[in-house]
Amino acid sequence: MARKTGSHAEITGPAVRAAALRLFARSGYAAVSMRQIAAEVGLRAGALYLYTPDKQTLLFDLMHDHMTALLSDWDAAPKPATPSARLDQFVAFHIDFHIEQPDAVFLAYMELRNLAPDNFAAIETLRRAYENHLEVILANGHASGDFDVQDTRITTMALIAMLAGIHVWYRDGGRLDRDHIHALYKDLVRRTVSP
Amino acid sequence: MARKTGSHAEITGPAVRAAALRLFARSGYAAVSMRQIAAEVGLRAGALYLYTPDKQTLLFDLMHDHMTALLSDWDAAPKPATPSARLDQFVAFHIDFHIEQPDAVFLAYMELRNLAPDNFAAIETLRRAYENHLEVILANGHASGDFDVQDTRITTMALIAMLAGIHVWYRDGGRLDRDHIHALYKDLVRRTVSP
DNA sequence: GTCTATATCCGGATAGAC
DNA sequence: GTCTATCCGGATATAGAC
Repeated sequence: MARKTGSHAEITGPAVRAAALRLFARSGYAAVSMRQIAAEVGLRAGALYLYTPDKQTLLFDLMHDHMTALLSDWDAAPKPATPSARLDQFVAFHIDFHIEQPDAVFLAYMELRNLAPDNFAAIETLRRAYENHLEVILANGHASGDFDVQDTRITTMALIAMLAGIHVWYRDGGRLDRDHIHALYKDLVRRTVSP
Repeated sequence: MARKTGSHAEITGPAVRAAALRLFARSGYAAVSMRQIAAEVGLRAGALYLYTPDKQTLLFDLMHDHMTALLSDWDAAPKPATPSARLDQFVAFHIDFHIEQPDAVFLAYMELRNLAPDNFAAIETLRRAYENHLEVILANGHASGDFDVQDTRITTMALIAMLAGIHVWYRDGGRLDRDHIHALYKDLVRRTVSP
């Protein structure tokens, strides 16, 4: 694997993406300029175009990589046998992702409308696949009698929204530690589907 | 009350605000230009400044009017005696506002970060007052033994987020009518606090 | 790989004619 | 009350020097 002497691409590329992620999450895609991103990394705007063809692609790549990481991490997770254990696991998994990657999670909610149509469709497909994992858990649990779910789709959307809302109040080093948050939300979620 | 002959201010002013609301909700404040808003109303950009001192104030006024309407409508609502009836009422009230004013509700979630600091503080105060109405219902219900709430603040945020999530999937003329949506969400909410 | 410089365009907001 | 014209700054993206 040849590497050019003096090249910083392997450092600068990720730094550009990290800066863009942080700034997009903080201020919104449309409100952030390429100049701001460059300044955050210690570059001039023009240099960014070595690492992304344009601003839109930068946004798309950030969202796409987040969603594929989310899905592949979920796929790689162990699969508990019972619906209740699966549901608990989903809650913990989702919360952990929020806590560990708050900016990426936030982008995935907030910046869908700033994606070009094709990019939007691609991200929507991934988002829908993620929601579907929860929907399957609920449907299976309902079928087995472990859960009581009136409307699987609505309950899925309601629970996803409830969990996503963590980003509104969560702060590192806040009142509740991670285990406490897990426990509270597992309880809330279990109650909404308990028979 | 003198009125200038030929004046259209009483029509144009609200039309400007309605157009801004729709466009801000659809594309985001930062992505919408004053020229777009003007075009939507059939004006040139300069004419907008007869109706707002600047773009930021236009956003703030839309959000402020929404929040004060939300709070005063809630204050004007009847006050059922039991905690359970109060909670049901809150759910129905919140859902109805989402269904009737989806754009304003959406702005209130999405555009907080595009408010200037002073404007942000003002809207946050109103938003917090609204959340507090739910928190009081939960706390009272818990104290009376009608509800079982582990963490009042977290449950408040979780339920607000769950209800707010309706905007993600709700479409006029969709699969579920309003009464059905009320019933499903009342059920989900009641379960999360049932003793 | 990054910079300077620049092309090109679009943004918010104002001035003054009608 | 609205338009035309414009100021001025800042946006994305590219070209070519180093």
